[in-house]
Amino acid sequence: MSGIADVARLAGVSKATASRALSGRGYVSETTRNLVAHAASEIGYVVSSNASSLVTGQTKNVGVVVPYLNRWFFAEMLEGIETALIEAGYDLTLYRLTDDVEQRRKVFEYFLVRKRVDAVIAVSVALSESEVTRLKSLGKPLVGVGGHAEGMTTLSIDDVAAAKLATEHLISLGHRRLVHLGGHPEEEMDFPVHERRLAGFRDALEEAGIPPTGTFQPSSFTIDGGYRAALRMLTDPRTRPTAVFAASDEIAIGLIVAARQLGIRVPQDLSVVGIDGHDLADMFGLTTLEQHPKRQGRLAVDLVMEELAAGPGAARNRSVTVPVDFAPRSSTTAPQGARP
Amino acid sequence: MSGIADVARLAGVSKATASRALSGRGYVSETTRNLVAHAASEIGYVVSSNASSLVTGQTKNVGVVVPYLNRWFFAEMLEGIETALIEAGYDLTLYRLTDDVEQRRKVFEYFLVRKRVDAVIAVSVALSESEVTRLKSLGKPLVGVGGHAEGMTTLSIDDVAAAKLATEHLISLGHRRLVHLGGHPEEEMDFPVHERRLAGFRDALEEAGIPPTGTFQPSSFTIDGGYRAALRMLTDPRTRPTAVFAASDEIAIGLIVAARQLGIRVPQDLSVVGIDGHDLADMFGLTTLEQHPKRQGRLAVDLVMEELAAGPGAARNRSVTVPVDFAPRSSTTAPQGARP
DNA sequence: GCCTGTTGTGGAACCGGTTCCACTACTGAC
DNA sequence: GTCAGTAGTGGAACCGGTTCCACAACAGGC
Repeated sequence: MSGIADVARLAGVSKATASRALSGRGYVSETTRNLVAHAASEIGYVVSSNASSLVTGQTKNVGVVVPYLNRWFFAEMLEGIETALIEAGYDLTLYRLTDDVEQRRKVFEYFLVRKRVDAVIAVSVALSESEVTRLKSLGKPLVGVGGHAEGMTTLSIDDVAAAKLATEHLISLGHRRLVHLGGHPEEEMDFPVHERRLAGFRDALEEAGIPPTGTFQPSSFTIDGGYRAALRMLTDPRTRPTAVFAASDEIAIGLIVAARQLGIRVPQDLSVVGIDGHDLADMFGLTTLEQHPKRQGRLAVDLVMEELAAGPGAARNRSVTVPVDFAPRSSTTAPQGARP
Repeated sequence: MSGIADVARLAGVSKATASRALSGRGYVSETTRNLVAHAASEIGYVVSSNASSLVTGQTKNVGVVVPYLNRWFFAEMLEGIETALIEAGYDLTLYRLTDDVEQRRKVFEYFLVRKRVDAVIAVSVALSESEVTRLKSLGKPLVGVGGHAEGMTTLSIDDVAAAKLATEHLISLGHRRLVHLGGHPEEEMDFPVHERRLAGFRDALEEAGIPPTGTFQPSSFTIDGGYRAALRMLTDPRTRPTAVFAASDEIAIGLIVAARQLGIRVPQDLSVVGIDGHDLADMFGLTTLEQHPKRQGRLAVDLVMEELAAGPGAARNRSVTVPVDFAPRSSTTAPQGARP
């Protein structure tokens, strides 16, 4: 395995000059630069990022913490982050954070802190206060996506407003019997998105003067979860709503599949609106609010790069809100009998 | 940021002893070990993995190359790999390999080679010969999952046999008008899985004496792809098959959704079998062959660890085949009219 | 009592780069 | 002609650990 000393020897210059020539820093004559570059490619030289990181203190590596990999939102987000990081010349080290306390502690204490990452992007993970301070104490940028944790830069949609908007869409169509199919506030890693979307839903109900009792049904944030929750909810025709606001498109899709299976027509018998902008929304004709997670991922990387460039002195508690796009499709319409 | 020298000073020992005490290598008395451990936790010391890697030559980091993140198979696989690597004390650096030649070259030349990873796991990426040799020339273990590339250790199911098995299941039920909905052999990053599953399908047809003409329909490897391909295929009732072997569960699910939408009953009017063992297979009653990608991911890590333990001298061209499990559900039955 | 082997510790070299500093050569301004 | 400033280069220190080697102390075998 050849090192920079070999390159220097072959080019007939010192290690210092070889280093400058290859990294582009400092004064090097055009001739020498070419000489060194040629020598390097001759022996297939590549820098040891370890040695380089050791002295510069930069690892050119960003840690990304994610709770799930097999859900649309997270996969898209990760893809956006990965693409942007590669473009910026950074590596991506992936950690999946479960709710296993021991594994979680291990990831934090053992991995993230080991001076191996320049920054951390946490996707939809509710970090504990001690976890945040631990990370911040290293002086490394910490950007959260999808959660408004205190004391760190965050990037997300306005969940309350989005939920309210979706609900208002249903109400404006004439619906009065609404249900929100969403994550249980105290389950699923106590992630605050659940309660925010519920809050936005309740806000809209309240403003329309609709009583909130019996309007919430818990569901796991997956297609299968939405399907099972829908089967439970739709079997009794007397309590069946005319419209459902699903907390995610995956829930909404599961609901639509269940409804079709039960012979309930969407949208004639049941209007459905979701949040996400899932790839499959079009296929199911799902009206939704697109939140472009891929784009959010790129944006999160931008924020990281800004903080990295600003150096350790800068203020780091921005809170960026990204807009959602309303994408009306065929899954929502006025309730039966409300039309003349 | 405190270093091992600070720990040594605080504990009143030399750097060498502090290093031995913390790493557990070499002779250290019980007393000294405790002393050092205490000093380290006192000042919140964590090793610099850069410095450590620099001298040991080990990065405790594995590069994982994946073509997609938002497809079930890859997400599951990645999850299995991630879990196993964390357990083994390794980091996971993620690279998504698109078919953009430039980005691909960049990932290989610039990232993977930079002495930053101890090994590489390539998931379903058809590596070019030069890419394989480039990687192998570094003396690092290279394990491929889902593809039988030459000159490297690979892990996968027997695609030909699995496809044949699925098709035979349909034939044994009495079906004679079969279609294979699968990836186009010359598309989608020319991944060899496509042609293998097609080959297995054709083998089964041939053994049953069924002519193969008009039995293949190309489809993208997604739910949406299966849906669109199904709409094309199912609209003409005269050419409509009585059974479909889909190359993946996602294709199969898209097909089932399309069929339901067109009023074609599954399985009465159309039997469907897939390959994968997708989370949603149960929800759609899909008969399939489970290939447990999560388990495959763990296995791939095991192989990497074995090669890492064996050292650079060992032979590295094993080819491990993992079994599939037949999971019969309600999407397959005998064709209408074939029963008495 | 001597020799060998094991345990325990410290000094110093080393991993492979980057960067500070010293030094030379040359240019242009006064 | 002198002086300041810039371009270009090399020597050596340094990043933060690990490990080789030397050395001391002490055990047990003969």
